[in-house]
Amino acid sequence: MDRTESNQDSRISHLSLSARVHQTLRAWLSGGELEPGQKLTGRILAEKLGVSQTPVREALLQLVAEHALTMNPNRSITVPVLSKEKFIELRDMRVALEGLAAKFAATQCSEKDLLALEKLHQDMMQAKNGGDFKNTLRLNRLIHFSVCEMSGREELFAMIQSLWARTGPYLNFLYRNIKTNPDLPHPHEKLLHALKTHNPALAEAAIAQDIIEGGADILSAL
Amino acid sequence: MDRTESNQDSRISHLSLSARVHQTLRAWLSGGELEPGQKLTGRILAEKLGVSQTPVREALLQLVAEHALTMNPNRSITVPVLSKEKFIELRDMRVALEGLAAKFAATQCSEKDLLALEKLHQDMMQAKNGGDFKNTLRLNRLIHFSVCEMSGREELFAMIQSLWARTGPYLNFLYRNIKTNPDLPHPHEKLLHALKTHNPALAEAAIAQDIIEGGADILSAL
DNA sequence: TAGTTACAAATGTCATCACAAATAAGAAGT
DNA sequence: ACTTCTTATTTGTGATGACATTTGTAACTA
Repeated sequence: MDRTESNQDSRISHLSLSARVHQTLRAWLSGGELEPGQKLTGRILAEKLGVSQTPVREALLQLVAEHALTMNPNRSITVPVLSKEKFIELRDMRVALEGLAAKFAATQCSEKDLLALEKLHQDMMQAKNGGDFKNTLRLNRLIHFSVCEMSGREELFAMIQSLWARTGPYLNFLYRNIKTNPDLPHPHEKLLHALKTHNPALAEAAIAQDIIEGGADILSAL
Repeated sequence: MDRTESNQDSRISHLSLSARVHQTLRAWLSGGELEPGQKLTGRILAEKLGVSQTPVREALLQLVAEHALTMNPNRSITVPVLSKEKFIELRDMRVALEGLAAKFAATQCSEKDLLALEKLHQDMMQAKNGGDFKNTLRLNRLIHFSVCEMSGREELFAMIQSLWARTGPYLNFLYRNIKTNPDLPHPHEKLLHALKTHNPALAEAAIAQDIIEGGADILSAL
């Protein structure tokens, strides 16, 4: 992937190499493809991605700046190992910020938004009942991100995405037990109802409940 | 500042060069020493700081990742120019997160914390009445950061600091009019009272009021 | 004069290399 | 077998240089 050969690629995605590496690593984190504690070395990553060390190192340092990766005193870079307390911190920040996003979304979401959201939720429940864990998580993330997008607040959305990248590595702790209470209504349904009726306070509460309940399983695994 | 000569420095501050550059730029931003829209070029900064382009570029990209700097489509890096809407977004995020911090601070602050905080507030009021704008802002920031520290939540604190770095460049818009209503009690006093009585909800409300009122002047200047 | 082209300077991007620190591996001694 | 010292390998750090893109400027045409 040297300069002259990558012209076609850089025309398609006009991002710099470091930006693309950053984006790739961020996706790996959010999707739970990296384990907590895993070490990331520049040379190995560079070889794996087919680029030189410079853009890789730049991307790693950017993720360290976002607290999505940790720089150890040894200067080695690893996926953060969250203590129970740290996880609660991130969870509470998500409650505060996604709650804020939900409030705004409730006041200004369109009918089309709501239909798409309902579809996502149905797909998620189907994946969940079918035991498709990976897709359940993917759709759940899509739902949350959709609500944030509906808020129309770009900076808020970006910060929430950053928080997801930081908790992503802990999604793997949920692989075994997809705890589901078919009797109780899913918090998403309460959220959908709140959005439909344009009730900000209720939307905020529903998101909070969803985040707290969803994180309970991970929390008990820590 | 080449490698062999910088050994003494690197022993004193054992941070890497890119980390030190990052830290320097961040301080410039929080302190309002950089103007919105100002362009930051790698070579010039490198020369000014006496390092090569590599650590400077790394630091710049880190700040871009934190949204403390903006990368334009031209690939040039500038201090963000906040629209009214963006500023409101940041303000609301501060309300949500600092409110969260204040809630925790209220439940677990010590007597010593409160005394130190009261001293800071008195110093700030003195600086404010004396027209010492720079110190007023500095002390105000110290007060807010102290409350965050009292919450004991490191990740939350870090994220709030990041938000301050992003609104820092707009503090200069306040240079002229230090609006002060000596009749009404300062929101800080309401905050202090809430902390003393360990009232989380009141502390959250007081912080919210302080942030909203403090940002009103900047907002009207946009 | 206004607009356009051509050239020159500046700037971003990234690969490479040299150096230093840290880690791992192996040998020698107890 | 365990420790300790030495050596080798790995890995982070940052300076340099080559190339591409952008920006600024001057010359030229309409």
